[in-house]
Amino acid sequence: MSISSRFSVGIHILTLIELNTDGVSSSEFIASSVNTNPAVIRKLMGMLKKANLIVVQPGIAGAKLAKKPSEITLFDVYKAVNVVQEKELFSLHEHPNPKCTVGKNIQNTIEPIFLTAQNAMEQVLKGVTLEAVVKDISLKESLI
Amino acid sequence: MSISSRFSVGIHILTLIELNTDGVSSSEFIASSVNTNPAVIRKLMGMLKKANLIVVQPGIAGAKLAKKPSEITLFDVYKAVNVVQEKELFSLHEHPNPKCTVGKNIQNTIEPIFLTAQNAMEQVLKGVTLEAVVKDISLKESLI
DNA sequence: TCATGGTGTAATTACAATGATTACAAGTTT
DNA sequence: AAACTTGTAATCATTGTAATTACACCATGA
Repeated sequence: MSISSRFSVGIHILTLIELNTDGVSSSEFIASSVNTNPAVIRKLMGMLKKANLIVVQPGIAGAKLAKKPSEITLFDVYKAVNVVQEKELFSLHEHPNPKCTVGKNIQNTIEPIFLTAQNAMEQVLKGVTLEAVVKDISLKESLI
Repeated sequence: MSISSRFSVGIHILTLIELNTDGVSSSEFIASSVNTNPAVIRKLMGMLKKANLIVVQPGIAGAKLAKKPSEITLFDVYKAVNVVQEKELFSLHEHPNPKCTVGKNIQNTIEPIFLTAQNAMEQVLKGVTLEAVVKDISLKESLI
């Protein structure tokens, strides 16, 4: 299993919109950078729009960021593209036997541990802004 | 997406083996507690055995822990049942356009962030031992 | 020794999620 | 009106999961 690449593509889209200052960031343009189908990008743009991360209008080419890059964290993107359901990074097996001591209690014991682990991962994402990503890419490019 | 329930079932199996002191922990017995098919349990037991967490022998009913519960962490189980490939909790989209500044650099920029996030989650799992799980379940049971 | 019951493992099935693709309605611009 | 864009639904191939069946192989006890 792996967290869907929608997440990394979402980050890619936002980064590209921010750095593409002199062109128009249409779904086709973005798709050519991501190397996928424009419809895939439009679907993701719809999610990013719904999460109020970008502004897009039907018929009008190009998307813009809805906030400053310093105000968008990777956690926002992660939530926007819906790669992990709330509280469900880890699955619990269903219907363990309630007649058994372990079966009856295992879920209540494990769940808080799983939530703590998921939260630790998400905290890291909250600590990284789109601005940091954009700066890192600009830095890498300037060194070439 | 969600991390396979193999993980929670793996924890269930080990906990049950530890707490089932007066019976034999056969795959059928464990399956009835987990509420699944014995073959599913045997497959997981094979993984736990390979990771040196339990001792099972062909033809001989019952599994035993290969280590003390205090020496087994949830991270060991997580690795044993192979729910997440090394360094691959998050997928990177493949083949972004190398002719584009963003496409060329996005993977190198994002990867260390993803690894940091994955590591934070795994550190939590390393901090929880099977002993802690067993004790918590015993405590819950004693309160009833 | 042989019947019984266990583990180990492969094959099959059903199901869900993903990502690519096509198609088209609806909006905008010139 | 023509050309281009977004929004969205439908379809398809692929993949991973979990359940199930089947059977080879091993150990034990009558």
